[in-house]
Amino acid sequence: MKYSSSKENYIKAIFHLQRSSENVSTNALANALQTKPASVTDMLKKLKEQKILQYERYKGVRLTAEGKKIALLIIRKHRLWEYFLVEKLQFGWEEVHEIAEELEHISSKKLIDRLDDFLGNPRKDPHGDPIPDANGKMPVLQQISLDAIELNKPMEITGIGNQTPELMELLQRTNIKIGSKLEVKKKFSFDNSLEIKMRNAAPFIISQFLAKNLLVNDEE
Amino acid sequence: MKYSSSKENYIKAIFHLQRSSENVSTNALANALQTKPASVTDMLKKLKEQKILQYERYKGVRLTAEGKKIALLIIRKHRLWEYFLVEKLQFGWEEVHEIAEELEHISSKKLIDRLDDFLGNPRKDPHGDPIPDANGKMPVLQQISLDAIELNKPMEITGIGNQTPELMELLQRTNIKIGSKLEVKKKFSFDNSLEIKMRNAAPFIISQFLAKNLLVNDEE
DNA sequence: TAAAAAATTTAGATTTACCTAAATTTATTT
DNA sequence: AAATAAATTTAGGTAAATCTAAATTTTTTA
Repeated sequence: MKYSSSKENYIKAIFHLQRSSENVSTNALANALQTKPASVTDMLKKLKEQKILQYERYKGVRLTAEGKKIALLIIRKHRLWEYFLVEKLQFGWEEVHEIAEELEHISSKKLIDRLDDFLGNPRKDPHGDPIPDANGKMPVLQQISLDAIELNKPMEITGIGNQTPELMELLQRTNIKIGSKLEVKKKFSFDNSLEIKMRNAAPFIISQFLAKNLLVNDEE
Repeated sequence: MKYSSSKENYIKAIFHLQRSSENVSTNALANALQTKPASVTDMLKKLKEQKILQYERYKGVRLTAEGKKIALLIIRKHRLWEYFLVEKLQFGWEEVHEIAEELEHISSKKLIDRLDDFLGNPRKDPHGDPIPDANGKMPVLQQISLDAIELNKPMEITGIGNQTPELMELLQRTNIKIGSKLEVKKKFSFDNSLEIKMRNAAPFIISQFLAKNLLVNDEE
């Protein structure tokens, strides 16, 4: 089966939004897809027909096993193309997302599997996100503490070490949470504190102690 | 400006059909695009609005300078992607056309220029067709006689040597014409005749004398 | 818990790119 | 040149993916 780019975008958006176990709401989807809630409702009915998701009026939506499989293939394509653009065509990692949004809808499975081999079967895309394999399995990346990573490499917060209320209070204040994308810009040798840059926010400094309690994905 | 994949396909088809100086007919386009003449008429009106082509009812159509520029960019993309698929991803040259039909609609100009550099600025695609450069200039490939080429390399007939009626008569019979795609499968040392395979046709044999009068593009 | 607010759905349109069938224009034959 | 055939266009529709405005359902709040 083949799906329109529009349908693929819905499937992908639902996949990303349904992490938190609850059903995905019509409004959340409309927002993620930059469209109107009424349009979302229309499309959900069609995707339900195709058994790609479970949907009940007013109850939100959730992908079926089939839907997840499709989502993972699209994500695989997106991330492999991003890797190609950065590693082979010298693009900066900030500029590849938009192009990959188009490339992810190219249908050939053979193409993407060949591309995967050509690239040496990378596990992570340039943003640090894991790349699903040809069977749709998403590798679980090793977590290491933010304290130990290289400068200027984009990373995603994937875990919090010592989940005390005190730590949570500080995280709240700094607005760091699971899924936050950030880079370490500098290490200050005076107290080993780190300068952090999160997307759409001014850089700020965190202590080494906090950094040790923030886990990011890494590997190799 | 950006055009839908459908519009791009019309532009490309017109470009390929208008070689022979006459206007391109609605029927020829419908046939090339596997659609109905009525649909073609609809689309031609829209493309005329956008100054991409000159069109008068019942008189056929011809690209404007702007239209040709767009066509050459699409052809550039198509052929560079084909080259990539064959040279980097180990596809056979017969299987890349379909995939390139999708890839040619990816919009990023920067992407295609980077890809061009990555591939080493090739002049010909895997089928032997010339690749337009970043300015839309199509290189004129050197013509050499069919007698002199390697076995099993796809070539296109780009010229006829000695245009006598006698030669033309023979070409008519063998169905070889400018634009024909073919491969030389074998050379027979007995009389230096060649076994030729054209797409969608049974292989046949031509004399060395005929082969010397058929020009194909080559280079490198 | 009833009223107000927010979220969601339905109803009815719009645009793009198609289609079929009928009408019109151009080309070809007798 | 009139008649026939072929090519092309027009008229009227359809499906996909949107939209706005109005109606409905759910959630929140006073």
